[in-house]
Amino acid sequence: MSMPAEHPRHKLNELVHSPVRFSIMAALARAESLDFKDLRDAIQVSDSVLSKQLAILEKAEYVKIKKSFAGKMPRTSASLTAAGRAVWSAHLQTLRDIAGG
Amino acid sequence: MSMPAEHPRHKLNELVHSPVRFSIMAALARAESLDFKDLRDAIQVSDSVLSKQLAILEKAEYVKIKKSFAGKMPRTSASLTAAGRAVWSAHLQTLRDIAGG
DNA sequence: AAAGTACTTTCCAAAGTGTCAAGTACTTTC
DNA sequence: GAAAGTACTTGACACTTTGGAAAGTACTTT
Repeated sequence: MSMPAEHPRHKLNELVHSPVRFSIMAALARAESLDFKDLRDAIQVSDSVLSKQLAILEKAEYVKIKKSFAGKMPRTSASLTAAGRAVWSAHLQTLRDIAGG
Repeated sequence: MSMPAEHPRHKLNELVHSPVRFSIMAALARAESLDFKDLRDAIQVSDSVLSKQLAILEKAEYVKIKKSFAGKMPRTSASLTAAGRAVWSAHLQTLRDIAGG
């Protein structure tokens, strides 16, 4: 009567799984918010890659982008949304489920 | 004087990181060896996907493929090599390093 | 006026992934 | 013994993703 259990692999969130985005999510998960430059330097990617990947996460509503000014210079900062934190925890749990403990 | 520490993201093994191969490695990490069909059913992929991904892991020498017979029917089984186990542990550690704990 | 800051966007080219169909080499069934 | 099935493997394709390089935007600073 029971369906074969679905392998946890199917629950991996591919938006979160890619190395760069995984690193972005991880960095944001521990900080309230991070500036573009700090994030870029922390995970060591180019401006264009960070900008693009952040846009993908923003569109998915996992990340909130806030634009402001530091004096007269523009400043972009990113933070996880509640949905982003939920997805992040679930993704880590799925990885543990697959890895088996 | 100190170089900025390299982000652990750079140590992710892309051969191991893809969802299907990650699942294969995980499954093999807990079993001494698994038959093609059992592996296919466990991670729920098509024959062709499993065959190809296994070939990639075999070429990298992370997996050993053994062909034998079950009665008169061919049987293919896979197991991790020592290198495969080492790479698997290192990859999990890298994920933890990125996720931070 | 020229150069720099802080990103964003566009234009590629390369690589990865899966599906589907066909191929291989036997074995089993009708 | 011809047809169908088993156990994979391989090849042809279509698609998606990803990153680099370069140009663009909108100001600010020198």
